[in-house]
Amino acid sequence: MDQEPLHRRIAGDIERRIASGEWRPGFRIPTEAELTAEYGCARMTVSRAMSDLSARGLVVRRRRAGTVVAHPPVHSSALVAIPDIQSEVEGRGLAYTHRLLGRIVRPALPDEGLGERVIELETLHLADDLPFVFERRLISLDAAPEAEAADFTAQPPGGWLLAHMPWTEAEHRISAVGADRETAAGLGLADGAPCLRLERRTWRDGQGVTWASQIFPGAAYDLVARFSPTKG
Amino acid sequence: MDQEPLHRRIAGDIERRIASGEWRPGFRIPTEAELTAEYGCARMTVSRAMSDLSARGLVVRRRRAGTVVAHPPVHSSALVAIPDIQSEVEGRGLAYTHRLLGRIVRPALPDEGLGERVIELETLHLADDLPFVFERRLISLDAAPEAEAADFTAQPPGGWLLAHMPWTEAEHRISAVGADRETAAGLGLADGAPCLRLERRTWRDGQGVTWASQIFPGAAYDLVARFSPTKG
DNA sequence: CGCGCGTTAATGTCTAGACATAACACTTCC
DNA sequence: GGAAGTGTTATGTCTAGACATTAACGCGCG
Repeated sequence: MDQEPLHRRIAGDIERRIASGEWRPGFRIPTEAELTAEYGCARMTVSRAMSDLSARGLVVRRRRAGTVVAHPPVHSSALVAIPDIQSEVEGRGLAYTHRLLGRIVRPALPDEGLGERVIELETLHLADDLPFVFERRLISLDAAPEAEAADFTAQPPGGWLLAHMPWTEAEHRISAVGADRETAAGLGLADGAPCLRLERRTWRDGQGVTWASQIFPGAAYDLVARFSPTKG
Repeated sequence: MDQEPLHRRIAGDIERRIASGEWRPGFRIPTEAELTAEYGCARMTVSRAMSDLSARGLVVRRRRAGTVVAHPPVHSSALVAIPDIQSEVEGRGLAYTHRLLGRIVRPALPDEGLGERVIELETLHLADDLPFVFERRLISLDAAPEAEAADFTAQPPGGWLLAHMPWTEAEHRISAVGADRETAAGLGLADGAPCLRLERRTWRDGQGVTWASQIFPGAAYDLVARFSPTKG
């Protein structure tokens, strides 16, 4: 009947009192010594529970001052998750397909930050055979030489990279743009129609791996995220 | 010269080898006994290091089978932080001001999910006196009755709510839209110019608090986020 | 009053053990 | 050959201590 370890139970008890509002931000939590007595266990066990809560940002611990319930971040910001296109489409119960529209290998421009040679790809992603995303992508052949031989008609570049070149850092940029002629044609929109552009740049150990610009028809696509501040 | 605790050093050593690609996903990490010998410390110390890595999702631990480097989530997704407008503007070193363009109190529509009565606000946010965001917002007077008396010319509605009504759940929706006539006028754009729209809906204990639609000129604004998967 | 300064209360780390538990490997018995 | 039991290995939890570190507190002194 043990089920859950004691340190988890202690952390859970405290988390519940924080979440319920019984212990408000700034409230000083009983000391480890008091909790040790209350639960009749060793201090390390209580300490582990508190460390876990601290690591998750629910409490702030300071020597001598004790442990207090954390204040939520001052300028509360929230998060939006950026999904991989294939899983996004399949998550909506649609059939995912893609078409490779263009592929060339060329020298990299200096300001692309992708080494000496790149492969440049244009891909159209479809959901139930309707255009969903128009993607332009550069892959550094210095960072990922195997990309030159990869078959991007079988697997879209994003998926291939995910499997072959795990990244260590990424930058995302979300903006709204009017569709240019080529994009509009690919997505079947009027010139200048509002579109959501997601730019993504990834590095591996400081070396640029890929740059991608993914353009979604504004009318058809939303990035949505539900978020609750207390759950890590 | 101690500086960093031993368990952190151990975890750091292992994290480095994972990040560098030396230990790829699926690689079996030395057992606690081996690491204990290598670092000449107690098993609990190694165990703590491994627990931390496990909690952060870098490794997967299984009894008897040992500890292996985790596979990155099948469909890797990343995160974008959504900042509060005022801190966003000030973070760019610009002067933040705002103008209240409209304020009415009216019965809530049923599908707004904001109770019986709402206050409806239109606010223009400026950065260095240039239009930056056009915001339409509804605040539930059932959830936040004090809002009826608040002075939204002194403090923008977002800031007021942050201070008076902490939320427990939020939903965000990012999309691209063409500016309608009113928005275009407010932001000084041409009709139909591409804009980034951020819709935000928040709840407190299941009760709807506010809904906001913030429209950024597409050309002037990007949501940017840098992200690295290994750092919590 | 306020400025140092020692005291001490709290957390942070670590140890050397102990027993529990899960899962795989192997043997035994039918 | 298969099912059931048995051993082995690695992680999971816990204990009862020890010493380190930090910073709030209070006291005394000028």
